[in-house]
Amino acid sequence: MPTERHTSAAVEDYLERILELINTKGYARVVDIAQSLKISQASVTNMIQRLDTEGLLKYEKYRGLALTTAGEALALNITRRHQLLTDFLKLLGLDDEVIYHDVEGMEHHISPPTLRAIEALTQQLQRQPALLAKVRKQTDEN
Amino acid sequence: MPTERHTSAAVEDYLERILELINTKGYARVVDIAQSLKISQASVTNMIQRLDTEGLLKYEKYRGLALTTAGEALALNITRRHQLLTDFLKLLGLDDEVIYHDVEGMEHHISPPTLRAIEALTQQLQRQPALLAKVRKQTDEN
DNA sequence: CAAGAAAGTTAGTTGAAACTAACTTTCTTT
DNA sequence: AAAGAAAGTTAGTTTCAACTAACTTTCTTG
Repeated sequence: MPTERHTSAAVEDYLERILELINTKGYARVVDIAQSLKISQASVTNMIQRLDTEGLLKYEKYRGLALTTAGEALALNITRRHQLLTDFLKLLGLDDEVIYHDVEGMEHHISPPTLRAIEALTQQLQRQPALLAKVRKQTDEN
Repeated sequence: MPTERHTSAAVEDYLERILELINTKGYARVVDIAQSLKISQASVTNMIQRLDTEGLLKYEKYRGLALTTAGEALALNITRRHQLLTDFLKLLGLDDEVIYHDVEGMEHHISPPTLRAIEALTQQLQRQPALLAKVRKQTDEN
């Protein structure tokens, strides 16, 4: 069996951000990750070295990093989950700042079954604009 | 203005469990809280002393504790949020263990606006059994 | 190409919240 | 009421993931 993963919320945040940086800038340097996560460079260096030993990325000191296959697969899952939750909350008419904040916090605690259910729900809701209008109205009233 | 609260996830878990114990057994002793949260008695003693200094409960060494008005208000909010999330996931047809686990993790990260939206959505969904059936079916297929 | 700036690293510290071990207080049972 | 059990407390340790300060490497630019 493949090696057991015990990824913490912090590890997930790093992987998610690294993938995002790679997708947008083509690379992810320590300084970029630090700015993006709003933590110090030293903390990033530490975590990256740990992710390297855990086989989630390959790091060459002072030079750069690349996600391994395992790391990329994990990062893609995390990103997909983040996007799905964002889409769902967006559908409910919430503000972008609220969505960002809440997704950032809760994403690490959503299991695959729950994610599947929210995915299905989101799809169905997209075909029910009248229902969504009611939900949004009722939300704003309180 | 009332004193600012900076309640961590841990604090919220304690308050939630304490209120639950008080509601079910009539009191909450250190040993009960420890068993219920699956942590050591020593950890509970520490946290309770902290919650006392923070004014969320009144503690008499070796004797017992009671929530203050502030503590109870907070605990009630936390409990309500927990219940709402549980109801919502229940509606989607998820298993009780999954629900318990996910709610336990995500409850601390849901802001009031998001909670209101989920509340409204839950209410509307309860009137849409056909839609819910579709969601459940689609969830199980994947 | 040398010097200063930017980026990266190391070492040691901090804070939250758990832990164990040893001790004290309270409760229970005879 | 005394002894043993149960409950509670204290002190000190551990882990995670941040931090700062000091240092090294790499990049940039005059």
